[in-house]
Amino acid sequence: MKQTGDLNLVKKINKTIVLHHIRTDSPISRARIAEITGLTKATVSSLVNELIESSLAQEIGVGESSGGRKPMMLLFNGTAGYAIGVDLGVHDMLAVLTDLTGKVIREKRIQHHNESVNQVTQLLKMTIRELIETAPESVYGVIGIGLGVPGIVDEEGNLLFAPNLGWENVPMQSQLEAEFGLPVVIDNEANAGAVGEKQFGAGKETANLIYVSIGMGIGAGIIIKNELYRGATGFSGEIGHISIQHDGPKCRCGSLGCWELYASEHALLEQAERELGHEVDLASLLTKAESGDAGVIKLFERLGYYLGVGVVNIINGYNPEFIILGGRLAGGEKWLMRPLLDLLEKRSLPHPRKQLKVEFSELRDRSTVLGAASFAVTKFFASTTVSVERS
Amino acid sequence: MKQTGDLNLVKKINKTIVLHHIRTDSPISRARIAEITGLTKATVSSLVNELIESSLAQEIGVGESSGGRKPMMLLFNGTAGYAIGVDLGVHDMLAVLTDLTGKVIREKRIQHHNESVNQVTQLLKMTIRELIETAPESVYGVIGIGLGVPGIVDEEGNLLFAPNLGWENVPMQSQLEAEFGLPVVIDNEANAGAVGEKQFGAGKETANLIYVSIGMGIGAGIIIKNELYRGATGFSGEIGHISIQHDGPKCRCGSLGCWELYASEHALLEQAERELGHEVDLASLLTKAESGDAGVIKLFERLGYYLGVGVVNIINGYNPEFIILGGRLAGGEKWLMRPLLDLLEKRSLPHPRKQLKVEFSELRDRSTVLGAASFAVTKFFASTTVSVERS
DNA sequence: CTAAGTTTGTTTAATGAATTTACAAACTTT
DNA sequence: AAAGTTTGTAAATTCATTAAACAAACTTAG
Repeated sequence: MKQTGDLNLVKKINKTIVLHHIRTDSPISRARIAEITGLTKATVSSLVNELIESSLAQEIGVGESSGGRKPMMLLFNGTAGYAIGVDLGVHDMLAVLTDLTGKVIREKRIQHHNESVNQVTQLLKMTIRELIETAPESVYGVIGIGLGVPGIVDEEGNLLFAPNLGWENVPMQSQLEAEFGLPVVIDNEANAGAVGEKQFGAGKETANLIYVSIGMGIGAGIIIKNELYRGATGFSGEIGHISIQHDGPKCRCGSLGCWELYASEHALLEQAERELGHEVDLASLLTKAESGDAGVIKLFERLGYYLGVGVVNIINGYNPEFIILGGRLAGGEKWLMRPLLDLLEKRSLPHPRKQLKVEFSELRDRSTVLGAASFAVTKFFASTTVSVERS
Repeated sequence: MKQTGDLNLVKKINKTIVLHHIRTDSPISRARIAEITGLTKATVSSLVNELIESSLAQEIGVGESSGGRKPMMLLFNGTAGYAIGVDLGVHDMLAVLTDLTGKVIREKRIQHHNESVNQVTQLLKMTIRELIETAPESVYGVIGIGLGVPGIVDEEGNLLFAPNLGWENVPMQSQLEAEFGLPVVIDNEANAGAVGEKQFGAGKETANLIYVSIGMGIGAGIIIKNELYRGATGFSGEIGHISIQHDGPKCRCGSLGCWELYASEHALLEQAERELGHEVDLASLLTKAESGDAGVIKLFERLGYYLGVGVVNIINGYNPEFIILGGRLAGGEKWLMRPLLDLLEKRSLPHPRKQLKVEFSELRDRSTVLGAASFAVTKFFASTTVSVERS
């Protein structure tokens, strides 16, 4: 059912717009908001005063005048509440407490051995509880929890399938909501990463971007017109399983020649082990490359080539303005970048490529956790802007 | 800038909703609309009366009662205006005059030899003018022109690049608007086809679908949540240039092993010519296959396999509910379908595949032209719903 | 055939958010 | 000090929706 229009809706729309400007363009005056938005000064004044009353905005003092009464500058009150973000990894979890602007107040990183769903969930709950307890006093308190997971999540926040964790059908959202009595948002780690980069990282200025998370597998979060794009059923971007060789080796997904068989951390390690004859991990490979080991550098360069092959497919399939490469493999940027760019130069269509940027993540391993916290904040505003207006 | 809210907006929203129900659920009474939408009877009554006044709705007579006053049934007035749709092909164009419901009133199919942009454009204008002149008398007359083209179009309706026509940078929209003084919408033929299938074809009941147009090249139109998805810069879905073999043969786009090198009409003909030793066209191949020519049937089956490879990529990358295969090659459905479905069964991820349908187009070569006409109608409603409400 | 109940659609008054207009306060510039 | 600018608030007006009441038109039970 489509949402019908009424006065409530109008107020909600305008209040959201005013709050948006206070959040992003602050410090800003009432008059300036009226000018930018096209709303009258009276309307802006009234909405701003309600926002101040609900502690989301505050007056910070007078600003500079350009030949008239000095404006009263407004600031978003980032400490009216706090959010929890968690990046649940295969062998570790990173959790943060942020304020409403996304500023990290506290951070906890914990290893786990993924013995069972239950054990990891217990650890997760403990970690979240600890962060909640250390949150500073504030008007709204902790307003919600966001969680990025390495797997497929449905619209009800059930973790349907997480191959690298070996989990299936875990009702994460309802479990956590029951435990803490707070709103919980769960999404794929690549989606969270995309939002993290969009809000706080390299993608701040870009409306359309794709965040490619290169870890054990490859995932992607797609942002179109400033919004996360989800496929039909809420999960999209199983981009690691786009085949780059139709008669290639068999993938556990059933298909042949999937991109992540060639360009993931797992692919790199496997290749390295075959060539070196013993088990290795990513950290040691990075060290070796750093010290000039030609064989290992070659491995990275080859990975760069394969990354490029998939990136060209992304460009042709989605036509983004900006591709951000993240995940743990981003540490190999130094050796991956050149072969990747060479390949793009050669192979991508001229029209889509015109204004394309490709970069490695700025936030490194924090994209996902910050995006997760941002989910919680977004959900909070989506709900309060309605309820506040009812008062 | 975000759109602010005011009473105008509210009315526009509600009027659009009411009109939507009259268009899709008719015959329907005012009371029933109020019930479905949640608007009050008074509001619905007022909006319906305005729609009647502007000739977009009409009262058709009383309906059946269930124990009270009989309802006055409402109908959408499809003949309040007419739209032109054109599917501009590489060697022909198909043009239709439809009413506002999309019903075809008149159809013209014309061959052309694509001698020059100018000549084809002249032919296009002649064809459109003829259809306009034969349009029945109506309140709004011909309300706009929609055009599907085999190439990349920007937001201003410039045809940037149409490789199979050999055209570049043609300001189609402004040319046609200047010529006819009517609103013109231009889009890629695959996008138009997707909208056509969504409105009038196999996709009527589906909110998320991908229409794959298999012609000389391969294109795709993507509909997510009932809306056409466009990439960052307005054109997306150059899906034919997703590589299915990273070290495959060189494509004119610069990349290697593009899908359309394996699964397009062009690929089929090339293959056939190599095996048969002389030039052939699609029609003759279809005839041969129909008469049981094992060699030709084998060619189609192989094409089916390659179609499947790309379709699996689409599934993993976009996660649609429904894939509709259209374009001229759809005529080979009989031999393409089985190998394609076999491959899907084997290779696609279990989760996305769960509720997936794959079908060949119902509308055959009319998907694009109907979608194009529908663009014009949609644009008309988007504009009138505003202007009508100002009166 | 009548009375009671139901359903439809209109009328009237109330609500409330934005706009328009006016204005006071607080500045800068000449 | 006077004139002009800019900011923010106040009062009156506008207008689409809602709520409540109601008239008209119909079905059904007895």
